[in-house]
Amino acid sequence: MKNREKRYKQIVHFVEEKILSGEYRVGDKIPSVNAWGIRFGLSRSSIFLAMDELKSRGLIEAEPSIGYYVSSCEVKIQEKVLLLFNEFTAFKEDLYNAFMAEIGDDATADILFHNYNRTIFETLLRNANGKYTTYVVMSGKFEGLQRTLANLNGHVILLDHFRPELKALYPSVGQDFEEDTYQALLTGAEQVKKYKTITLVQKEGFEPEERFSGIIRFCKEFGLCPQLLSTMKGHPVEKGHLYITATDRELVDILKKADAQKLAIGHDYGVISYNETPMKEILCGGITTLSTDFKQMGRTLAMLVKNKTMQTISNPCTLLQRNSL
Amino acid sequence: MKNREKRYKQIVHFVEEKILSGEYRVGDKIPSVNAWGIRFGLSRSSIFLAMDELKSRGLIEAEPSIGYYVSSCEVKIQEKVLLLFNEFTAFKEDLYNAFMAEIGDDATADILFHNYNRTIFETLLRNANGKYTTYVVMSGKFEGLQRTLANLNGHVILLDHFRPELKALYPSVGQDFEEDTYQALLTGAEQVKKYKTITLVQKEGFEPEERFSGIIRFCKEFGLCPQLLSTMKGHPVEKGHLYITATDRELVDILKKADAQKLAIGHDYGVISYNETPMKEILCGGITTLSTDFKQMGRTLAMLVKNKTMQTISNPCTLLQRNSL
DNA sequence: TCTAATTTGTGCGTATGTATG
DNA sequence: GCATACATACGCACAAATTAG
Repeated sequence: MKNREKRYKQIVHFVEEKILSGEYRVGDKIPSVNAWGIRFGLSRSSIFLAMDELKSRGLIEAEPSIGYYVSSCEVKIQEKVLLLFNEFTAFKEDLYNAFMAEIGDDATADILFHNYNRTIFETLLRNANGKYTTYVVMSGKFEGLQRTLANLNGHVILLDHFRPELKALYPSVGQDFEEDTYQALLTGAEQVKKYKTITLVQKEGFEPEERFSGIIRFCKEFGLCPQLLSTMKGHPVEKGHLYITATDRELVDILKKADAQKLAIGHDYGVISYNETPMKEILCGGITTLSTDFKQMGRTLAMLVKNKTMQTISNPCTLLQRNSL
Repeated sequence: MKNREKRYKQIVHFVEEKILSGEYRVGDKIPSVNAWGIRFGLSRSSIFLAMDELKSRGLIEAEPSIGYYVSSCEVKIQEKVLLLFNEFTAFKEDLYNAFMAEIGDDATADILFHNYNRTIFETLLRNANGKYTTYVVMSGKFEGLQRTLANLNGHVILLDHFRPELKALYPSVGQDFEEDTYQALLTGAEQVKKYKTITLVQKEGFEPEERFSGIIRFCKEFGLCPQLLSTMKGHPVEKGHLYITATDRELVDILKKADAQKLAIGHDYGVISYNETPMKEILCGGITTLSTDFKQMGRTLAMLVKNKTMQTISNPCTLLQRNSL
């Protein structure tokens, strides 16, 4: 009883066999839920379990009021993964490539982007629901996220979760914003000590506050002064400040202001920017960046998808020291 | 097979269109239920769903045993627009905001991104089909695009179409790549004449070849030499060349190489970069950029959605002259 | 003029997958 | 695991009006 196969699995295998043998071909209609029920002596909901599994693996598609159709012959596909990311950057591509290389050939993955727009986020998940076995969600700080995720029919894995209350509910791999920021400052401590104040510039409610905790921790140890700004608008660049910026827009704002004020980067003021991009390598002789290792994140993610273990994993982060520090 | 518009809704929209276009006028008899059934290949009862909806909206009246008559022209269609863009950039946001401001209460709009991935493009359109009245598609150079677009159930408008064969089929607003490039060079001719060769760096098949035609035209008039490179990989930066780059990656590559070769930007070599971003304002003392006016594009697009006229509109383009030219 | 077949809209029953509890 | 409501789609029987012969 315990270890016996679930009864609905019979139907899954039955359909798999029919597809493999060529009896069911792409476009064919398969028996209706009621028909299966009579044939196998199972309740409607049990049949739905089987249909849902076949659907999520992409083998069949449902047409309401009509029936189910065979949509693929790829019986070997056991995992269909949806990657729902916030935005596309060169380094997200690294994550994607590392993930695909690691995940193996009995799995496929699609990737979509919500660009921090809640409506898009909801729309994409609603349309995708039921079509994948696993949903990997990089969400940002959306309110009431828990409800949306609970509606998903399949495994859910979080990337860069910002909400501690979700940690216990889903496996995840992400940045430990406090620890990463603290460790980065420690790595560059020799240079960081040149400055009197560390100013974090990031929009309230959009970026993780934990970063500031890391800065406070470092400042206490090294006798510096921590400061939090939601924007540089209306603020001049201060001599002796080390600015840590979350967005490229604020970074550019600082650099322009400093130039106008004739302040020398790396001496009069310093800059650390989150997230590496090619341009930062040469901007102002090099901007020091603080980035998580997206390739590693991709590999870890693939592991989580395959193992389905309930883990919260922190991704490693590195400081690229350049002229601006 | 899946995700097409609900079948009876097709008939509702069909009748709406006929009334709007003036083909059906008040008092006219419309085709019978049987006639619709034959035409659209669905059952009589499904047609009644459509007729019931039209009746409840007061557009038609039934006369038993006789038929249906048009009873009103007050068609109130709530426009729902899907914007399917290639990628999210700060300047696409300008387009979106300008569009939303101009379209006002006449429509609601969703925005999605395919990031130049054909599979994502197809998936998103397939899922969205039937849910919108208008589809605005910024596609890039996808092969066989015509087939995909033909499947869409609703109005289609193209943004930045690269395929001349589609011009006649759909209204569009986009860049005239040849003319824009030529005019930009003309605007900066005083500076451009400093160089002997104009080198366009852009990936074959991904970016519009028309840009090179514009460069050739300019070079002929001013006695310069045009050159086309698909990448800077393996090529040093040449003295006396003006480089025009499509992607920021190539731009960074040029700047790094030139720095290593100790060439002075704006003197030994020049750079014009497509698409303005905040960072280019300060990179190397300012990179000259060539950008289309995305806000204007948004306004024009809103006009096209409202008017549904069959037009091909060229969007204005401007050259921002900076240190790199 | 009559009759029977056809066409019309109407109404009800059934089947489908979906969603929610 | 079960129950229920829902939207969509198909089929059949019916009465009234029209049409063919």
